[in-house]
Amino acid sequence: MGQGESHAGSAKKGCGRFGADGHNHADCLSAALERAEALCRERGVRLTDIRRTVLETIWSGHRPLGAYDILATLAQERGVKPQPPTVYRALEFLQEQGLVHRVESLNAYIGCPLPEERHRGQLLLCRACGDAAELVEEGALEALERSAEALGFKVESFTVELSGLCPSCLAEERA
Amino acid sequence: MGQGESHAGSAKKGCGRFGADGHNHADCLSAALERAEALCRERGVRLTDIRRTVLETIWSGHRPLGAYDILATLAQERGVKPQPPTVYRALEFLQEQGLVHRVESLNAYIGCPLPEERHRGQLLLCRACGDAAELVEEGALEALERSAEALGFKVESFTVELSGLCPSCLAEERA
DNA sequence: ACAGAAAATGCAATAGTATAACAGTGTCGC
DNA sequence: GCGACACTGTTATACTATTGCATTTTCTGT
Repeated sequence: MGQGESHAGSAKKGCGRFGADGHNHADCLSAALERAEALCRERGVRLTDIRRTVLETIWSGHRPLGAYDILATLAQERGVKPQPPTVYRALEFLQEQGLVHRVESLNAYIGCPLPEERHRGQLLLCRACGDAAELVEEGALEALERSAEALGFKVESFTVELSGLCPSCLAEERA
Repeated sequence: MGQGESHAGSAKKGCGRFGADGHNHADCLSAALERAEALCRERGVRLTDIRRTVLETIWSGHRPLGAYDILATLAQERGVKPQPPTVYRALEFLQEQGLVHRVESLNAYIGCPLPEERHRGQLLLCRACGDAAELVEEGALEALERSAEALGFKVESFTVELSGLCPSCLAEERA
């Protein structure tokens, strides 16, 4: 998984969104699928049936799904129940293409809102509703990288996951 | 797990160390155990036999260990083989006391070098030798937190794990 | 169109990680 | 001592992920 690619000091601030922000999710989903199609065509890799279906399942919401959740959904949609390797292989492909991220702290998978740029994603995970959003804060990553280098450590990949409350759950909690 | 506690803008730079830096690990280990004893006494919680043994096993090196690795070690040291819940319960206690961290990206556990301060640890994980060290870079965390807040997200806990090469493996790779 | 190579999928078994539920034992304050 | 509580033992099971091999599909060059 390449990481580098000229990230300058740009500190873009948000990206991705929580489910409960009132957006039209059908559009959100179809846009994600279209981008995936385009990207795969461009890269000369195959977004097969299974892979598309898995991606679609993941994008059915903004909440990370476990591999076996995906498996169960597939079992309903298609007649027969696929085996675990089927799903894991599709997930592997989707991760390689930057279309989904694995959420380490949840053993789950979520769609990436900006697969075009090879980026290093930071996730915001709501402990109440389970939704997730992606953050892009290059400045912080660079600071971490510099600190690591000061210790002689060469960073190759980042896992940054922040758990807490999303805007709507925070509002609810205060009510 | 409380997190807050006045972290001001202090950006301490290192903490914890890799195994291959030539330190005397026996001292390192016994110091960790003494600190744990002291801390538990002070807090009025019980560092029982099992808990101490698990902690000792974890501190036998600077490489994160899986729960079943710990289990296997315990099986050798004590006559009988404990069951998984025994180890998981000890790990739960040790995490609550801040004596060990769970490494999400490895499903493993590692001793915390500064359990006295309730801190938010950032881990450096060497993909070659498996060793880990802890980093403390409050500045980066604060930047992340501010970005998250700008999206209306309230951060409660951080998972920051950087994978790459530790100083000695980096040197070796270049040789 | 066809053979051969490569990629993708199907399938069975198994490895690795973690928890639930309940019974028994030890510890502490009274 | 006795009751309350924390800790540990034990069994079973849930959840997550991979290995290895057979089969099918797709692609490439001719």
